[in-house]
Amino acid sequence: MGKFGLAETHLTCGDCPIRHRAVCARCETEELAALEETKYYRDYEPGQTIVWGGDEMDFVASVVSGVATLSHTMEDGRRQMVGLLLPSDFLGRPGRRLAPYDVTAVSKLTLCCFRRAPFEDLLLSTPAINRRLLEMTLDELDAAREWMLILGRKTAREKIASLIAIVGRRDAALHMMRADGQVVFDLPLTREAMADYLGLTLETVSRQISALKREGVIRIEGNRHVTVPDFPRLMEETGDDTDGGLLS
Amino acid sequence: MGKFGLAETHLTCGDCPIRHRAVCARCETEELAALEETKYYRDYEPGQTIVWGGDEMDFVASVVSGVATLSHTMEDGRRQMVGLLLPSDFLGRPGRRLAPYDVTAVSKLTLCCFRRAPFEDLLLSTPAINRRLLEMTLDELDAAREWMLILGRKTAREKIASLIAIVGRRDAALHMMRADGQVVFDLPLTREAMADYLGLTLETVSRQISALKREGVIRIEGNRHVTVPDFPRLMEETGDDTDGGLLS
DNA sequence: CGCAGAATTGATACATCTCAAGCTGGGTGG
DNA sequence: CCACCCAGCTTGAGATGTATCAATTCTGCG
Repeated sequence: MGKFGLAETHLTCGDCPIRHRAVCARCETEELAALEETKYYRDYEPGQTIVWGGDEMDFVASVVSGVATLSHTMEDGRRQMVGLLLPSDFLGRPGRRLAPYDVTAVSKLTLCCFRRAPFEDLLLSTPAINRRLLEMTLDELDAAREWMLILGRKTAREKIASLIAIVGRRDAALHMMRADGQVVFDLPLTREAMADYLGLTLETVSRQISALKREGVIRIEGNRHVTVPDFPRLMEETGDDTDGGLLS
Repeated sequence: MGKFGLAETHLTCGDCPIRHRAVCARCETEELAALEETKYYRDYEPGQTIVWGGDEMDFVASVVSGVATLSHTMEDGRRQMVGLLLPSDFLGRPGRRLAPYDVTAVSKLTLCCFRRAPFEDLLLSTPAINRRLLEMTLDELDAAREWMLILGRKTAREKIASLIAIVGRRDAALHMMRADGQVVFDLPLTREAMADYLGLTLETVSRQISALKREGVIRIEGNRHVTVPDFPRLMEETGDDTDGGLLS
């Protein structure tokens, strides 16, 4: 794949890496064909803004690969991340033209896009898409509510532990954990982005990560590469019920 | 209506006060008839718990009247409200048996309930319900994200101002504001519930309300009855963009 | 009237923010 | 090939907003 990424290739839905988890997951072959017709790919570079809050957005999309964020910015510059979009997540809201948040690529990112109007027609005529989108939205709402607990009631240390656990758990589900029970993965976010996620300053994020490292709860190589030698130990630091464990 | 409220009466969907805004809003007469058959009413007293987080919940429901809250409780007692259910809001998630949060009535409350299984069948066979539920869930997600900004980045004073503005705006839309431009309404929550909503302690809530009162931003009679003499002034205190104003 | 829950107010402690100074690693140009 | 540079990160010291602990004082209601 060249420097322009997927936008240059023509991936068919059958070969799509997010085929079974995205908004199209429940589609039959003929429904898929209708999507196939209108879809197109777009690539973004790390740091690139996809839309500014308040701007018009003429498409909706699925994240094929990479990571994007949704964030609110107040007039005086305070920023709060309100969504983290990973592969298979859906971007945009049917029936709304104006984006309510800034959407930013935090890594190389590929979107599978649909122009708004055709997608809204499909949504009306294809219950499979409607149902899947409802399911995904309910999942997002659950995640947002979990996040609200983190923002409103957890200490800085618990916030950091929670974020690392969330990212680590997701990665463990995909890449399989190592035989010795360690969980190893890369943080997709800078310290500043983590601060925006958790409602902290980047200095506090840095201090808490250092503390967890000092106490052996995590190990870090470079700035992003994390090893969790004992996941249940990390879970204790999140303040959550300890039960669920790695695969809850 | 006697001491037992609506559960004692038999309201037909045609007369229902939330007919045009609840999950059933888009239903045609024959679809409504199917709902009518399975629905039943339940009443709760202020302070009563409807379900505990983790418990089985064998029904879903619409709020007909009154106010309920969803809240997370941590092992050590810290609590964060993650949802505020007002008339026409939907309670429960199709496809999930276990309630993820505590659901509590904060006023006299009447629910229009459906047993889980029949409702899930209806959801599959009735696109109108599916579409309406998607729309409502997307609205809730928007509200949750607004709330995340409040929790993560606003000061105690801005949090209080935001909460009063949210409640006041909703009430103004219903009961019509007074001719002189004042907005008058009752807070549906105790100081403690406001604290749980905003991620504060009840003492801080009380202090900030006192400060806004002292400075003439709001007036209060009794503990609940609020008058906002100058709504734009209140909006300034929320930290949000001032534009939207009362009817944004 | 009197009581219990709800709210206010005060004094102090502490977690996190703010401001400021250095560090580190990867990339670039001389 | 090395010196420099810069974004991202770490660490420190002090300021500050909110929590905590502890009395009172209201308010609604039986």
